Amino acid sequence: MTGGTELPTRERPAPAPTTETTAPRADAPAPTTGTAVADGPTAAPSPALPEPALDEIRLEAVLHALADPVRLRIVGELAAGHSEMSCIAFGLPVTKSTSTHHFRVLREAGVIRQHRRGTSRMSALRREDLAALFPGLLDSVLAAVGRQPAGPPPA
Amino acid sequence: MTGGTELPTRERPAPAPTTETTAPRADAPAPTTGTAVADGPTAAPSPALPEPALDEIRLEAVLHALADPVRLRIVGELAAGHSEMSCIAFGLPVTKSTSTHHFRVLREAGVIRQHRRGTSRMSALRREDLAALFPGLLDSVLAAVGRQPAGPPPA
DNA sequence: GTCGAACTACGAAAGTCGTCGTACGATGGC
DNA sequence: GCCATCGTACGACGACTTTCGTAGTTCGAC
Repeated sequence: MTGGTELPTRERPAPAPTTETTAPRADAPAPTTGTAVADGPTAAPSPALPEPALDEIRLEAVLHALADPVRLRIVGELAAGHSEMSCIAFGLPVTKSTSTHHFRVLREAGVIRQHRRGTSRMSALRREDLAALFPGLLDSVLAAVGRQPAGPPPA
Repeated sequence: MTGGTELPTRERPAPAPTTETTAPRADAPAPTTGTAVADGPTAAPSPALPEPALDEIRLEAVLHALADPVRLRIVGELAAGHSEMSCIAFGLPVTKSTSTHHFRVLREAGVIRQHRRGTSRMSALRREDLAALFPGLLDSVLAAVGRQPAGPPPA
């Protein structure tokens, strides 16, 4: 079963590279240009957190980001009429550390954008961007989330 | 950041339980009823491989199954006008062992169905089932696969 | 009967992922 | 200035995923 064109091997949906305003994690992708960070002439960190540009968003990374119940919940609530929400507003059943991890996965995949507001981090869906890149994908996922029962299938 | 309703924890998109006709893998989910296995009165294994029933297919498992470049390639080729294909026909750039692993992930998530034909394993998309469960999802993914460049984003 | 081919179970190795606790920084209120 | 709150970096842990090689099963051709 060998031959054919090479596929990307093993680099399981690498999150899109983002532009960093702080020291990146060791495993964070290298920063790139074209980020949507809005900066003044000051050197102070921007309130917007680094996010991938439109052409850096990959289907595998988006699907991987959505293939988790916690992240599906976050995306569902962001879609339910809220233009933006702070992390604490979600009432997630995991610790703050884990929540921060999930928000970062969503942001680095290009599913959400975040900016600071005081001590809070406001998150919003990149609805138009995802609709432009993968028409109908987010709507299908949100429709499915709205009616799928929570939790694993019955024993 | 605690509170709110419990989400399924950690059970990372558990593949839907399937009905087995052979000894399951140690980590395979327990067999369930309602499988689409077509059997005669004989005890011989059925040519159809076990697959989850419609109500056992979970969004997270489907998204997880699709969040991999090898499996996206398989699904893309199955969608490209082929009603069914044998495993060897895909020319995947991984070994037979790994290919078998990927086909099993797709089948257990409910994305494809498989049956034996001689020494071959014929695979087909569960197009109507997925359209019924998650309208527009598969079409969006296939449309995106058709135009997304292969491989990781440029350095 | 043997043989070749397709396919898989099993186990191992390496890497990834989700979880958490701890310690810290940034912000706003006082 | 201190304090409370929000959020995060870091590291650790356990489980999961992807990869492959090996040995085996099943099927069809001869």
